[in-house]
Amino acid sequence: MADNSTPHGNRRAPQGRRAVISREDLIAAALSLLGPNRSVSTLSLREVAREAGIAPNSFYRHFRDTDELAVVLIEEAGTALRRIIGQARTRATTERSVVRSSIETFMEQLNPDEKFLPILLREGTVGSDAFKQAVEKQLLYFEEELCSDLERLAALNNTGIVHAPLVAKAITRLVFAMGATAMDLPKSEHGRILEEMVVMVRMIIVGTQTMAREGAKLN
Amino acid sequence: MADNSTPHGNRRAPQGRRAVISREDLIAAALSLLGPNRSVSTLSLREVAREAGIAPNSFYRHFRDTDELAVVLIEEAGTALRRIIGQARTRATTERSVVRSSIETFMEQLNPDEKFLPILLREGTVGSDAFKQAVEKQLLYFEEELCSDLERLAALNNTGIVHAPLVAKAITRLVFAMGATAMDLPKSEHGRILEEMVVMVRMIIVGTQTMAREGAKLN
DNA sequence: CAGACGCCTATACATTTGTCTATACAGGTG
DNA sequence: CACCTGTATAGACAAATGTATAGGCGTCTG
Repeated sequence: MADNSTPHGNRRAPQGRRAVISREDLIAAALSLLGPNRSVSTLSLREVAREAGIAPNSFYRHFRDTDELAVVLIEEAGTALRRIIGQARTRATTERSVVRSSIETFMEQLNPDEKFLPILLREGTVGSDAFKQAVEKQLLYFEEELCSDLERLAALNNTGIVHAPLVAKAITRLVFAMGATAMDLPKSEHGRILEEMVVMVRMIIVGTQTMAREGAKLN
Repeated sequence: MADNSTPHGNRRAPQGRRAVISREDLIAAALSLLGPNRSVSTLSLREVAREAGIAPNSFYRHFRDTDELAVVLIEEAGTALRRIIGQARTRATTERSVVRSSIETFMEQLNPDEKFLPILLREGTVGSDAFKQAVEKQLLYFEEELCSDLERLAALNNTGIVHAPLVAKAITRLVFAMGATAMDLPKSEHGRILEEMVVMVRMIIVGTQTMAREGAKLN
C-alpha cells in the first residue's frame, strides 16, 4: 500500500504516531459495504469504522462525516471511470466501433466486483446536494471529453454535427440511464441492453448529422 | 375528506370501529415529508406515523412496512403523471408541438409542490429491488404510451420510423434523466434545460426518420 | 532521554428506530 | 342487553446511531 501522505494537504505533516488507518482504508471499507441496493447515504459512521476495524471515533480523524466520505467516493469513482472509458475510446478508430467499444467497456463496469459505476449511477438522485453536485460534476467531465471526441470524429469523417455539446449530454445521460436499468437486471440481459444502447446512440448521431446536412442545404 | 372505502379491496368491510386513519392519510403524511433531498427509503415508520398523528403501531394496520408504503407511493406517482402527460399529448396535434408541450408539462411537474415526478426520478436507483421494479414498471408504461403515439404520428405524417419501441425508450429515459438534473437546479435554469430537451428529442426523432428513409432507399 | 504531541481506543450518553405486549374504544351481531 | 371483532393507543424493550469525554500508547522534538 502507498504511503500515508496527506492526500489533500489540508493537514500538517504527522508529528506523532503514524496513522495506521489511512483514508484509503476507510474508502476501501466503505466500498466493500456497498452492494447493488446499498447507497452511500445509508452508510453509517459506525458501520464503516467497524468494517475498517477502527473505533467509531477514529472516523473523525479522516472525514468530518459520512457525507464527506461519500463525496470522495464519488470523485474517485468518476475519475477511475473516465480513465477506463477514455482508454476504450482511443483504442477504436472508426466511428461505429468507437460507439460500440465505449459502450461495451461501460457495460463491463456493471460487473458485480466493479463498484465505481454503480456509485455514479446510484448517488446522482439521492442524498445531500453535495452528493448530487459531485456526481453532476463527474458527468459534466464525461460530457466534455465525449464532446471533443465527437467534434474530432466529425471533422475526421467530414460528417456534420450540430449542437455538439447537446449531443454529448444526450448520449451521456442516456447511457447512464440505461446503465442504471441494466444494473438491476440479470447479466444475461446485458447483451440485449447493449445492442439497444448502440442503436439509441446511433440514432442521436444520425439525427445531428441529418440536421447538419439540412441546415447546410439551407445556406 | 372522502370515505374510507378500502382502496385495494384486499380487506373486508370494517365490522368494528371505523378506521379514522386511512391509507390515504398515511400516504399524504409521507408525501409531505418528502423534500428535494429526501428519499422514500429514508422515511421511518415512526416519522410517518408522527406526521399523520397516529401511534407508531397503527401504521401496521395499513402497511406491512415502509417499503410497502413506498411502492404504493411510486405507483400512485406514476399513474398520476401518466394521466397528466397523456392529457398534454392529446391536446397538441402537430409533431413539433406535441414534443414541446409534453416536455413543458413534464417540467411543470418539477414545481416544488408537485411531489409525484421527484419520486419517480429519485427512487429508481436506490432502495430495495421492489422499489426499483415499481419505478421501472411505471417507466415501461410511459414507454408504451409514447411508442403508440410515435407510431400514430409517423403514420399520420407519413414519416418513417424504425425501432419505435427503442425510440420511445430512449426518449423516456433521456427526459427522465434530464429531469433529474433539472430538479436540483434553480428554477431559472429550467427554461434552458427545456430547450435542450426539445432539441435532444428532436435529434432522436430525426435520427429514426433518417434511418427509415435510408433503409427504404435500399429496398 | 524526557516531554509533548498526535493517533486511536474505551466508555458512556441521549436519541431514534422497529417491534412486542397489553389495553381501551367503537360498532355490528347474537 | 352482552359479545365479539377490528381499530387505535400507551408503554416498554433491545438495538443501533452520532457524538462527547477521558485515557493509553507510540513517535518526534528539544
